[in-house]
Amino acid sequence: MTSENIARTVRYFRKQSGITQLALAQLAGVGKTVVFDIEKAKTTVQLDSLLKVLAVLNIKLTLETPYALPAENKT
Amino acid sequence: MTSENIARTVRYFRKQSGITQLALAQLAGVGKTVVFDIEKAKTTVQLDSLLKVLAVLNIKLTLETPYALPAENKT
DNA sequence: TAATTATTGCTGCTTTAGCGGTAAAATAAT
DNA sequence: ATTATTTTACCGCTAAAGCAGCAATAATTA
Repeated sequence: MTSENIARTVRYFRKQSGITQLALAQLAGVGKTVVFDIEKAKTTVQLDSLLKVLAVLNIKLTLETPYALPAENKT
Repeated sequence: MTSENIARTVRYFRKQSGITQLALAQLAGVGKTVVFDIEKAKTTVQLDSLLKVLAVLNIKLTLETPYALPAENKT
């Protein structure tokens, strides 16, 4: 998963929900610059900000590894 | 996926690979503070830095949505 | 086509992430 | 128990992220 994928996904689902970048930013509690930067695939955004935006769009972030994660380390 | 999950996962696989925070930071090309912060579940790290660290540990980041993503928006 | 709305880009400003260095706890090894 | 290593914490500094506001361009809609 690259920042380009994230950018595309965010943009697509934002469009789907019919809201503007500004509206998404406000719903997420971040500045419009953040949404703009995410959709521009900028990697400088903070995890913080990204998670807020993803949450609004109902997008979950998952980690995938070639190895299993023991139960005690899981959620 | 929360920052706590990320923290746990990073720490677990770093330990698995038998390297220190400092070594991981150097391999990822970030400062030791970044690795420390990730494992401390700080959300202030930049996507940039997080992706570098995850890459070293062979951990992939994935987005999950309740809705399908059209082919033209995929990778 | 004209008018409205959305997106992108820029600018000045404030806050802060990231950095290396150092030092103290905590943990592991001998 | 002592030593060595690792982790955590703190420090000042620099570079840059994030912000709102405005302007300009692009895209929608009437």
